[in-house]
Amino acid sequence: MDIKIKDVAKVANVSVATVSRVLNNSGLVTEATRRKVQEAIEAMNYHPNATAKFLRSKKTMMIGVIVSDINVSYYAEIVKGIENMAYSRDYKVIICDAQNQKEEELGYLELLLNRTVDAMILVSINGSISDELICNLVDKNYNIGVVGRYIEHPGVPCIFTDNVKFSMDVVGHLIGQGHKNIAFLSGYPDALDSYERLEGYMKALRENRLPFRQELIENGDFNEEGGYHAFKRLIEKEVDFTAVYSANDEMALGVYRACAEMGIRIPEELAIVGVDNNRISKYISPRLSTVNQPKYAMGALITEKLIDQMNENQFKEQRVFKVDSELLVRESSKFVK
Amino acid sequence: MDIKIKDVAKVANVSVATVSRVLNNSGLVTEATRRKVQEAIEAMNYHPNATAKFLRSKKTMMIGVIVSDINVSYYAEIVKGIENMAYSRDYKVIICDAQNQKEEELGYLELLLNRTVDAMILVSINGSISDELICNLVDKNYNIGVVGRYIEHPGVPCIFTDNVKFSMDVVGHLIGQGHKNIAFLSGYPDALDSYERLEGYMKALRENRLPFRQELIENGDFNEEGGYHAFKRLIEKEVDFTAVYSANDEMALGVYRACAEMGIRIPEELAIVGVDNNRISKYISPRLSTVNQPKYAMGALITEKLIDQMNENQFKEQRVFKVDSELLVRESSKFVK
DNA sequence: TTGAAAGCGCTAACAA
DNA sequence: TTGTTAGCGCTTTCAA
Repeated sequence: MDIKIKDVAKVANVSVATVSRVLNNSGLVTEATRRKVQEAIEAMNYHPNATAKFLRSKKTMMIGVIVSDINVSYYAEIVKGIENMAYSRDYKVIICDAQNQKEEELGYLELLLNRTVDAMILVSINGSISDELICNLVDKNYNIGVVGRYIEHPGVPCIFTDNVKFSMDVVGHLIGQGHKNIAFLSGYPDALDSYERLEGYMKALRENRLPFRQELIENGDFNEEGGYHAFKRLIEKEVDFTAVYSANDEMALGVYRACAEMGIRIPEELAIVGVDNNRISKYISPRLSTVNQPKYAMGALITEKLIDQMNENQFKEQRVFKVDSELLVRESSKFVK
Repeated sequence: MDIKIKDVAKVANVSVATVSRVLNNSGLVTEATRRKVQEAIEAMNYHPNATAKFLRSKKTMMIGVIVSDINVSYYAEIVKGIENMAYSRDYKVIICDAQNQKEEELGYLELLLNRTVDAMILVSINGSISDELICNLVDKNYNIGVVGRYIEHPGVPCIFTDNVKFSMDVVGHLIGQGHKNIAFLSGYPDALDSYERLEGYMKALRENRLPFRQELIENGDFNEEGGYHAFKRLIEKEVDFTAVYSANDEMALGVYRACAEMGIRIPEELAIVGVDNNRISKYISPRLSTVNQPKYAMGALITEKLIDQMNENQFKEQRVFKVDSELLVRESSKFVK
């Protein structure tokens, strides 16, 4: 019932090979033939069957993106960069949202293994998919790129921000505002971002000769709710602190909520800085100081490199990208006399 | 180099047909054979080539979603409902984000025509893809579902909210708060949602015997920026009004910004109600009154119906779903004596 | 319950 | 420049 390349060939009075050549702009076709074929294609409203093309050409022009939670605006923004670059290069994107279920992350790799997608990008995926597995797959010619993680393999494009550096900026800024007791609200303790941000926090304290106090650290989950509870636990410990560095803006939102409930004034009684430049951060009151990471650009860059590498069919010399982020000081951490 | 079904068959000492049966749980295989095959599959780390399966089975288990702008949280939420339902039914989803380029919307239909996807869902897509085209495609057995639109064809599952009804609720609420001059900020004038919300606005005025004044209507674009400018134009006209019904929350955000700049106090000098229950609406100050639409559920429902219809291979008797929305009254429109 | 074999619709190697 | 034809790796019909 569907129209096939054979039907078009018959009508245009040429071979299927010629029709295929026209479809794929492979040159080697006289203008007259091309026109004749093109007319038949249009007259018959022919649409080449993509699945046949996939099988034969061994390419689907699709890229998968595994992300732990697409609701997190930080990830969503990266994915947007991936999508736009992919589409501009004629690739489609399948988003594999694990919705915070680690087991799902591994399962989505099947799309790569079974050739549904030509490549897979892992966005801040840790733990569930080991470095070893990634290296193995790349050795078997599967194409993989990672965001927010470093893989020791020349065939894996990697991109991440310098968590340590901007965390030092954040804590340095807070110290500059006169704060001496600064709490740190971590994300999932096993996330690389959490770990590195903590590292930057400690490093800044050290450089400023301030003591590191374990009791000022609490773990959250990168979500509003987790930030709320982590902050509450901090309060219950009755330790002194005048500022909070929250590992992301979402958790800072939870801190705002807790402060509102407890009547703690921001920034007069408590200064807060988050990370991500979440859109909400500039709509809340007071506006939240945060760190702007080039999320979109990171997604676009990793995708570009991965596609280039696939098409050139050899590893790129530059495959590791460490990008800088910018501290945005807003009212939540400004000195108030 | 890849392992194929034939290789597995050889190792398991059965035919490829039997391996295929095991892979697809098609029964008719003795437990002993099944185990033998399963073991070979695992031992060889075999992953069936999906593209071959697509071609042969004439299904890709993928659904496309055309959305005019995934950045709009309203659409993103619907898409999330689609994705979850799709994944729970073993379908993958390809998001086709037109990024506000109408021409793109049409182009994405190609994925349906060339069999990359088994079905396509149109989320609030108007204009670019005509009713007639949709009907034509469905007549040719392509599977299409629509959100936020009604198609006169028994084969097209449709879901939308009752814009007129909740708009009447909004305007009725404002009138109940004592407002007599209520401005309406529309979205794109050609969007069905804009039109119907305006209709509800007018109907509520009529029911309450208030005059309809054309000068109180301004068109925006459903974005913050558009809302800002639409509101500015309203102000410049120097007409009296004490309340604004904004066709969505994004535009209301623009109104907030304009009010902040001009020193207009909300809700004392101006009451505002939006639509969408955008996450930001409860973080801004004062919290924005809005309308909560069951976006996620709508996405999930249309997907479920579409998949069911595909699998049952016949049109469903119930295919049109009109769902209700709920007015959330918050501080931005509460009476202040 | 299992196997042999046709063929899904296309691309690409080879021949003309 | 064009045509012929062999598969791509799988599912499924038919026969055993």
